[in-house]
Amino acid sequence: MSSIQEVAALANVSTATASRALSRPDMVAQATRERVLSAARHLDYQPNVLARSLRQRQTRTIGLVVTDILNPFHATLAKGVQDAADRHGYTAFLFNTDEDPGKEGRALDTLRGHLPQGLILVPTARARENLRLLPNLPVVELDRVTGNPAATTVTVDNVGGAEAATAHLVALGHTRIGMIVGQQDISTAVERHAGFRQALLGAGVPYREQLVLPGHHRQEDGRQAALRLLDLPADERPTALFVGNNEMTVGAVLAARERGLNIPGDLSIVGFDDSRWAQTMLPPLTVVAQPTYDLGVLACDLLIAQFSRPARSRASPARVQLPTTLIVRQSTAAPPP
Amino acid sequence: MSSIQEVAALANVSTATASRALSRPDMVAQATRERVLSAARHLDYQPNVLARSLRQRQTRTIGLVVTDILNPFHATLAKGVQDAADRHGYTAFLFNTDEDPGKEGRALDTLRGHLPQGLILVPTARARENLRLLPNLPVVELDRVTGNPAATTVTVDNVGGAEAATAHLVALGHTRIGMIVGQQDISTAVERHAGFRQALLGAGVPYREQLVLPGHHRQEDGRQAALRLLDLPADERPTALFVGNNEMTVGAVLAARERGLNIPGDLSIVGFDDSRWAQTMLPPLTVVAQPTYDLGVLACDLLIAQFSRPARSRASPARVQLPTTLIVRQSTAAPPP
DNA sequence: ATGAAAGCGCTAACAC
DNA sequence: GTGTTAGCGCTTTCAT
Repeated sequence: MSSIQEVAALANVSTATASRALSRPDMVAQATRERVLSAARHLDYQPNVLARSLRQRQTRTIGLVVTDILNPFHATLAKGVQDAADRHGYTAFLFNTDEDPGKEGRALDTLRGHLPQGLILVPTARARENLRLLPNLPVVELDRVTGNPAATTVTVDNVGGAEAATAHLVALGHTRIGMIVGQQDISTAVERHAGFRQALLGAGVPYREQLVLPGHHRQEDGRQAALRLLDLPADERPTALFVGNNEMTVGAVLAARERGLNIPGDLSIVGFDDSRWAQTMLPPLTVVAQPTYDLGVLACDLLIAQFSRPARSRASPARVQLPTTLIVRQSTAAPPP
Repeated sequence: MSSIQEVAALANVSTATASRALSRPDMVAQATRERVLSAARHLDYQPNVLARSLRQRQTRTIGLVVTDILNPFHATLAKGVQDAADRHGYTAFLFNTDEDPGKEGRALDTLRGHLPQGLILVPTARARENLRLLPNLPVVELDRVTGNPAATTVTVDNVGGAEAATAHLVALGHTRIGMIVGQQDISTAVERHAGFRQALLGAGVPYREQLVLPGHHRQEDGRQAALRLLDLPADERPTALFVGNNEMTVGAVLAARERGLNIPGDLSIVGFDDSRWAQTMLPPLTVVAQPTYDLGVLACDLLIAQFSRPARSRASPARVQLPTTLIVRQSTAAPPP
């Protein structure tokens, strides 16, 4: 890799002039500029970003930490962030925590040494402690929220989405509705649960504690929880299920199949988050869809906008909430007679 | 962020000694070492990797370029690579090309400035040109291959996998077997096609050109190609389909549903690459499974091993090929009478 | 065992 | 408009 020194030498100018010709073209005479540019092209020059970042004390780099890159929801978030970062001339470093706070801590520590200018984070339950590793780094919390009042957040309307899903089931005539809900130390799970409960109360349908089962967001958790609900005595068993995330919804469908139940004839199912699975499963699933890619883009745009703003306008961090959409497909119908 | 200068000052030593105490503990007296370590802990010191990399002229960083992070196959490869890199104390920079050679070129160019010590690449059709941007950088080609004789490659036995899938269909009694194949400028597609053809010839089943349709690896391509095959006159229409990748297989299943065909009663389908879709679709799909995560891990291990080897043992680059496994589920059966 | 000093490649004052 | 110089934070000779 040729350095700016070689470019300068070939163009017969000082390194300072070469540098200016490349990054501030208007500070240099046209003839000189052309000589430098041609020399650079000739040598296939590419600036060493390490040296540049070290000198400028800014890396044009951001950190991106998600909890499960194998989940298409997170992969889509990541793509949105990376595409947006790219458009702004930034590079995003992607880390994966597998929902493990320990791994999250280590990821943030590694990241720290790379001097990112900001961080986009889908937080684990202990993110707030972990974030103390990076004081006064601009942070955007994505999808979920830690409760830190200083953080910018980009989320969806989980309460509204859950309400819509529940109201849909109620409108179909269901009165024994179960929910499979994520860990209660994660904000999305709490909010979706709240929306569910609220919608039931609002509609005058009893909220039954024993029909709400927790899971850790994985397909197998969804399956286990659904099996427990489906194995209740016939007069207690829910006729409809609202499931708190995409993977657990797949598990719930598999559970229904295992028990030989027809969807939606014997059991209606609504999932949170649309996915290819939801569209291609049989029957196609009714879901609360999220603008996933846009969430990622927005998080990144907001973060980068924050850099360029006068330092002390941090008074009130942005709190963006995007709407969800109920997509009615074929996994929901009236309860069995 | 505190620098090594502050650590040195606090410990009452020179920066040189502080540096040694942190990275070469045995070069320093025990008492000094302890003072430095305690100072570092106190200040929450984290070395600036930019400065270190600049000085040492090695970044402990590798590039990772995949063609579609939204495809779980690629997400799994990426996770394998990142987990392995992490274990070796390396950081992997992930880029996404969307199967677009132009984007690939730009990704490699950006990467170049970050001085990665090596590169793991799922190449696009024009990768060989693009790679000229990075002369004498150790490269591992993953999943697919450019034909560059100097590159290390990590792939699966595509020919064998395709043969096994085809032989399975033949053994069930199919004689009109169609294939939906990827772009012919991508090595995996060529090899899977070759395996298909070879298996037919070996079994004495005629290979019919008109039953082999190309697609660009996306679900919708698979759907379109399948529709064309399924709309052939009844006596020409294939009774079984072998589909060249995971996404196109989903498309083929949807096409069959659209035409009201029963799988496997009216049409058998085998896909290449297992996936959650394949397992949860109805019926569960018979597939050629690949050791995807291991491919990623292996690529990374091989790349990093390459750094540590004496420079001129590059005589013969490694060529690793992992086996595939035919998983027979319920999308394949005897042809209709 | 430790310190002084040079230098990785780049950009930003500060001259002129 | 261009050159000279200093310095980002770190590691590594080379002395002592």
